[in-house]
Amino acid sequence: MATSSHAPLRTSDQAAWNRVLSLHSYVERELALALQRRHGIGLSEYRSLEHLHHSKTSELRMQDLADKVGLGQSSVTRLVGRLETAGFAFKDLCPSDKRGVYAVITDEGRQRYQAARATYAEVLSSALNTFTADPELGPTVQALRAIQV
Amino acid sequence: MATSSHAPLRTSDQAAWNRVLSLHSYVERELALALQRRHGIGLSEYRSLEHLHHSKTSELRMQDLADKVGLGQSSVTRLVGRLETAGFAFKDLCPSDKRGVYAVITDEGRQRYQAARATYAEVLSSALNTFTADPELGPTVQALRAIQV
DNA sequence: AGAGATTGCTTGTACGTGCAAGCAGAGTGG
DNA sequence: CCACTCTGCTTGCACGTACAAGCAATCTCT
Repeated sequence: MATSSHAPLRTSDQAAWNRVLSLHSYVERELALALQRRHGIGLSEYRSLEHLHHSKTSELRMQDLADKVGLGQSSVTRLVGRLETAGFAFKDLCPSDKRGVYAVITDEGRQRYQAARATYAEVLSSALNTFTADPELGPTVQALRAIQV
Repeated sequence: MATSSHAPLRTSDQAAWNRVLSLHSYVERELALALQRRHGIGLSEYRSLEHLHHSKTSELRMQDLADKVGLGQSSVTRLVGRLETAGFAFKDLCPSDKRGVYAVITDEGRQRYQAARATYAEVLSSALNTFTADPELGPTVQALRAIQV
């Protein structure tokens, strides 16, 4: 619950965003905890592996990966470094542009991703279901789920 | 954009959550940047001041504040510490339970909050409007805004 | 062909956060 | 009334991230 007494005078955008924040902090924490405890990887690691796994060529340029996981360049440098020491990915130089670096997923990385995948889906759904009884967040989750693109 | 080629086989919950993640990372970054550059405060500081300002008694227990801003206890200890050195709040012992600590907003804290308030609302709305043309995120923003509680 | 600007990534550094341990005050049962 | 447990907050420590500077490769323009 974010609103207090004293008439906060929020625009509807602020009310909407507060709902997003409440959902986000809870769900992300649940996902991170479950992934770490059941598979030994962090949320960013999981999402990187996901994108790499689904990439046609099993590889992604560092900046592309950064965009996909929503991090900055330097964070991804270190993230892929962690994946590398864990054996889940390695770096490969781009032959046509020697500045460019590809992050490439390994078989071990795929295996770990596939092992974690069910956990992610399951924890996500159950975390979202947590709010179904909430008068404010329940309808929000419902609305998010209903969107078809 | 989170989906790649290769048929990721996502549940609708995952698709919904990916939309939330995209929105969240962009909007929060915009808010944090604007608040820091135009008012010299971080997002957590702003939200703390918001809750303290709207509290009837101008004060909040540490744990209550933690719940409201979505942080852990220790983070709030340090957050209020920062507010204290900035002159925006101070700590006060609870007379009835000497373990308890209140964070109390100062006049200077109120002023800074009120100065930042317009920025927050404005940047939030414009950040959300950024997505109106997006085929996936546009409808999501619309849905979030439409919820009435 | 060469100077200057630009791109793609990495490194130095600082900061905010979480977890777990620590600690004082408050509550509880014999 | 004294141990025991519990509660509320703080401290020690480690980690992930961001920003800015650095650096090498590429591109551009004359």
